[in-house]
Amino acid sequence: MKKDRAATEAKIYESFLSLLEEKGPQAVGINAIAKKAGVSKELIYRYFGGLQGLLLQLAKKGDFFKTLLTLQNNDLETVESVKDFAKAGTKELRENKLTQEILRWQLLENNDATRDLFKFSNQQIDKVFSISDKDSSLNHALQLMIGGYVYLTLLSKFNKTFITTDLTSQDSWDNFDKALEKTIDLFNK
Amino acid sequence: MKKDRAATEAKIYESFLSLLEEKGPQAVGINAIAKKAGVSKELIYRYFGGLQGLLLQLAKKGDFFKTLLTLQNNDLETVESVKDFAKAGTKELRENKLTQEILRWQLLENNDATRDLFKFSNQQIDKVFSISDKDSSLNHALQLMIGGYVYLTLLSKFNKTFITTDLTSQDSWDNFDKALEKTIDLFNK
DNA sequence: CCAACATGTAACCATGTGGTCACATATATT
DNA sequence: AATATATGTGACCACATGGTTACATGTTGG
Repeated sequence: MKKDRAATEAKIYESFLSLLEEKGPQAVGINAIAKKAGVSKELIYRYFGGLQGLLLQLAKKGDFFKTLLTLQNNDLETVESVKDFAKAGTKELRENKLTQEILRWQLLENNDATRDLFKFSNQQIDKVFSISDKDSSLNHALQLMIGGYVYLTLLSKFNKTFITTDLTSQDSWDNFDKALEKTIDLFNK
Repeated sequence: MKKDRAATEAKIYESFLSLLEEKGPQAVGINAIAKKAGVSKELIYRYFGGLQGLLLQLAKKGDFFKTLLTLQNNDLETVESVKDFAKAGTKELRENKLTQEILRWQLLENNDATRDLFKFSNQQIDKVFSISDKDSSLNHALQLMIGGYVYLTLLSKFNKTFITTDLTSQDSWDNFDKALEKTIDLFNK
């Protein structure tokens, strides 16, 4: 039998990630991870310090909004740049399943095991989305709409519709993007 | 020992509700309900048909947005009535813990047991929120903001802040209400 | 009154969970 | 080569889960 710690650590971590991405926070457990990795669960405790350590690893390695951090350097002073930023944000959110599941997780619990992960991912979010302090009402409107985007994205995993809107259609998401743009425009007039 | 089926059924149902309200969907299980009701779990199967039956009961009895259904009869043609409606909606959502936990539940799973409950509660939501088809972009903007309100309400159970906003402060929620109102105004100009 | 039935309980089952253990085997050090 | 250490495994533990069973006891109708 071959022995390669680095390889098994990678197997464990990858299994953990894919389990979280595919089946969500509820499915993430020591037994499930070990089984998926094809490895004894004892190793998860030894190499990572249990689930808590695995979450900490994710917090450190996690690239939750990396595509946005590149845009972050832009001015965000002009209306157009804010709109571009919003569009990039919704795109990133819709495509990054890992981020989605972490956001879902935050709606379920907040304990010792998850605290570090949430703290870190929230720092990322804060860094990215702390914008336009001038107009407070636009700020709150944008936060509501960002939150709405998160909500609808998470909801779309299990629901085909929200009120009258078909969540499976790309058109719907384009319309949400347009509504977001239009709101930004209206607040800047 | 006294025997009173109606009373024990009530005990079971009430325990189920309070468990859901206080600890959320994850905590709702046959064992926990029976323990809280101080009753043998066999009776839950006999009288309700298990957890599934309990959820069905909730779907039938549930008053998810009853305070809004009274407003529903209003015109919703004037800008002011839409704003009143929105304000009543956010208030209802923030106060009704049961509704909150059902909405949270919809972000976690959708199976045979929950299907009926979700179907019914969504019908309620649709009935209440299917408004203003004329302006599609306002419609989508409102849906985003409603979704955002739901998201932030659910999040506030475990998180004290969202980006720069303090979710424990009444002021913040007032500001969200104002942002919502202002958005409605701007779209109607 | 006593038989039939409704109501209620506790034990039990298989399964799954997180967590620990003693042990085996491969790799590295002396 | 012999020994020490790193890596890996499977059994085991206590506990919790949903679900079923056999049985006991209260209530009711003939």
